[in-house]
Amino acid sequence: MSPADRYYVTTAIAYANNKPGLHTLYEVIGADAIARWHRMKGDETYFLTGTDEYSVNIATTAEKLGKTPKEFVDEMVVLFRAAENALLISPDRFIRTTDPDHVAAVHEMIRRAYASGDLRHGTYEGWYCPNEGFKAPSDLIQDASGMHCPNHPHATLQWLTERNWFFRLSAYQERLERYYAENPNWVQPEYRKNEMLSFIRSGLEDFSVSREGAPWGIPFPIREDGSSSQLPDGSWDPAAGTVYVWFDALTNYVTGVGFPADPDRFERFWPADLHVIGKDINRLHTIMWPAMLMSAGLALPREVWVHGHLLLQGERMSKSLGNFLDPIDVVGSLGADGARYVTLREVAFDRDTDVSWDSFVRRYNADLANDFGNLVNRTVSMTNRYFEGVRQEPGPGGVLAAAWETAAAAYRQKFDCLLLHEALAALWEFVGAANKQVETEQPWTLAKAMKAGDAEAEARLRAVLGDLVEACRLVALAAAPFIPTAAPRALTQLGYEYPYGADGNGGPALLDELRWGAHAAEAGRVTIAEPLFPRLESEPTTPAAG
RNA sequence: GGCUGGGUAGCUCAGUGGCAGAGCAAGCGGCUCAUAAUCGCUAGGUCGUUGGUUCAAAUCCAACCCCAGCUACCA
Repeated sequence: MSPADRYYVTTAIAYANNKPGLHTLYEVIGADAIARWHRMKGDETYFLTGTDEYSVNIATTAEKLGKTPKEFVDEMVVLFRAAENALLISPDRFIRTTDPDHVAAVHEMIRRAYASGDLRHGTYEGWYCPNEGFKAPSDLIQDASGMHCPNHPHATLQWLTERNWFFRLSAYQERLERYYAENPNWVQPEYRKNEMLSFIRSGLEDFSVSREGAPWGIPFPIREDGSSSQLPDGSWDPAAGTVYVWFDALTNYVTGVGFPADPDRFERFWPADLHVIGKDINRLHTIMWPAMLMSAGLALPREVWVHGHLLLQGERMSKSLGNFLDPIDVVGSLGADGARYVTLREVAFDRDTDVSWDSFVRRYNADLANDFGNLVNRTVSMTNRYFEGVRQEPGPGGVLAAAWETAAAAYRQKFDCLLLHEALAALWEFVGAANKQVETEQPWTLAKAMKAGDAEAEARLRAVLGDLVEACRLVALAAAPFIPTAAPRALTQLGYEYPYGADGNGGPALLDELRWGAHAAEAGRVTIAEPLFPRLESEPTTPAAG
């Protein structure tokens, strides 16, 4: 693992058909923590997230509401951005597939695929469910009255035939297998890679990359004879159709870093270091997308991380089922820091996890209010009470200094392999050690002895409180990517400057700051102790499902 | 149906041949710096089922039950 001087991380762009649920923003919160971690470490970091706005369904929904598709998605994007702001998401760009520069990028990708001989014209046909689009026969139910969609049994299925452009995915089977063999860690977790590998080995078919009769999309830039479909007035011939939404959506990752208009920036940031995606779109990202990039002569992303889903009572959270948590409600109850921490601590980043309002509140109270928040509170209070607020110096070689070495190494290791929940667990083990240290040393007993003139007790008390302040400083800084506003508040209470910007940029290299005793020599005063994370008494407002 | 992973304490999970573990939740006790917090102790499990291998099985093997994922064009 070489120390990268730049880091490019993306999330999947969210389908802008409805307001976002916590399950949609889950990966964005995770990617945001990852981006902040890299910014604080000093990497030149670029974090891209955004919305996917073209599709037949969106056009249909907009029409039902009496709006143009663009009016409709503009409204949705306001909701997405509001939710991201509430969660303190810090993208360097919020990309929309309706952004003007994205059209140029998609067109360039199409032209390159064509130039590589990977586009051919053909016919696509199959059963079409008016609610879900084309369905594979294996996903349908056949009975005496014909074929039915299992999710919409009363809808009449149509057998549709379309003239489409096809991408020669079949030509990439060997190249993909080789890439997987030469880059064994490029899809993580491992079992997600294996699923894709077995899919590749089972044989790849070409997929269509254009649509007729779907006007809400990026115009297909070439005609059947290979000539440009641009008309003299600059517009595009509707008869050429539109680009299949997934070809368009995937391309956002290169648009976001300047493809093709800004070659310097693109050169700097491509290939992406990490795509964070959900398991439902794994194949698109680890089979189709790399083939598209190979065809365009572009490098492949270094890693794709496939996270699981949030479940509510065993069922996948989804907007269509109505069983989802509204991120605005969660932030309202737990605060932005609390919502971020609890989501990333409670949900395993590598698999599905059942969550509940109860589990969120329990985690908030246990980890944030009781363990860490209270540790800072008692440390600051004791420093005020026993030393009039004068911050004491941490010593080398103490119990906590040693515990920190172990915890920090485990935290970094888990973070680097993106097991974010385990990284936090490792850090909180150290919080537990610090609380235990308070009981072991009993500062209040030492304080009485100090008052009675016991110089040895005074030295001991100074050392204990110095170590505790240092423990709080280190945890706050290490956890800052997860709790970006609580971290500076904690540092302020401890009497330290917080040297990073609101998005984690600026400031010294984090790993230097995370050395035990990095600021030992600096004099300072703690401030008044104020609870960082007020305890939630009972279940507050249970956000109504739906 | 095929392939893959899983079923361990009330909950979430760790544990790949040697006395069943952690965190949270529960009960009891200690302490008083602190946000009724914290620290200690206790309780709680036929390790999915049945059979097999072995001195010894949560762990290895077989069968079965249950759950999840993958098995190509909604995004």
